[in-house]
Amino acid sequence: MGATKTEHFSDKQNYIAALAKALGHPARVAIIDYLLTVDTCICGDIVNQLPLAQPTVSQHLKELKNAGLIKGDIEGNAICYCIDEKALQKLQAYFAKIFTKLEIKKLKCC
Amino acid sequence: MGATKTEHFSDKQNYIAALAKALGHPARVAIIDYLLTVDTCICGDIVNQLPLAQPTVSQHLKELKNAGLIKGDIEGNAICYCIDEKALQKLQAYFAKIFTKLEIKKLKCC
DNA sequence: TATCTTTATCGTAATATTGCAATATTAATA
DNA sequence: TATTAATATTGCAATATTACGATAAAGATA
Repeated sequence: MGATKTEHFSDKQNYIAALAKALGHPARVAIIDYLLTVDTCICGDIVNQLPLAQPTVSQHLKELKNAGLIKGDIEGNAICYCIDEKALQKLQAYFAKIFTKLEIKKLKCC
Repeated sequence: MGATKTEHFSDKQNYIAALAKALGHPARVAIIDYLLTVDTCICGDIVNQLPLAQPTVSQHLKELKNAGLIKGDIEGNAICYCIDEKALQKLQAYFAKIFTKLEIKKLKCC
């Protein structure tokens, strides 16, 4: 016990859950927010933008990267982190679809 | 250490993270999916729809409710669970906004 | 080459999550 | 009122997450 029973759910459900989980921490939301405010991807000062120690930030970046929400390329001695649109597109599509379903449902109940 | 440092992040960042976290488990995504497929809110067979024991499902429902993603009203001897549109609306708005920003950004870099 | 800067990894403590058996609660029904 | 049915709560074990100090790695620069 203790471990999530991923094998009992659909790939889509596991995928959406993995993306949502990656965003399920304020530091990681803050990182995404920050990446959206900087104009280019050549950044390298993410650590200074967050109220957390450098190893902790590095770990959060790793999780966002594993989930596919950001991309990171080595750029000399800094790292260029970028938002990966594809994953965010999937999330947006998921919520948009939910919304369409809710609109239809609204006519029937509640 | 160990506990999330919520106090260092903005209310909005904490709110989005809390919603995302609630969706960060395949069982909870499955519950939302199921609530969208049934026509009315008078359900009461959520447990049978999931490959998990009843107490576990009850716990997942509680988390979705705490996050504000679903509503639950006592309906005789069953419970009527419903999607709470407001929270999902916030999530959709969040991702839509991100997408707008990404479109603007695309013109500048990467 | 020595040093600085930046990011990653390791190790570990504190805390949170997941899952379920056992049990409690609550309302419908016989 | 006893029984049944549905959901919640408790308690606990297994696992995961969060955070950070110490340290490593790797390129830039003096």
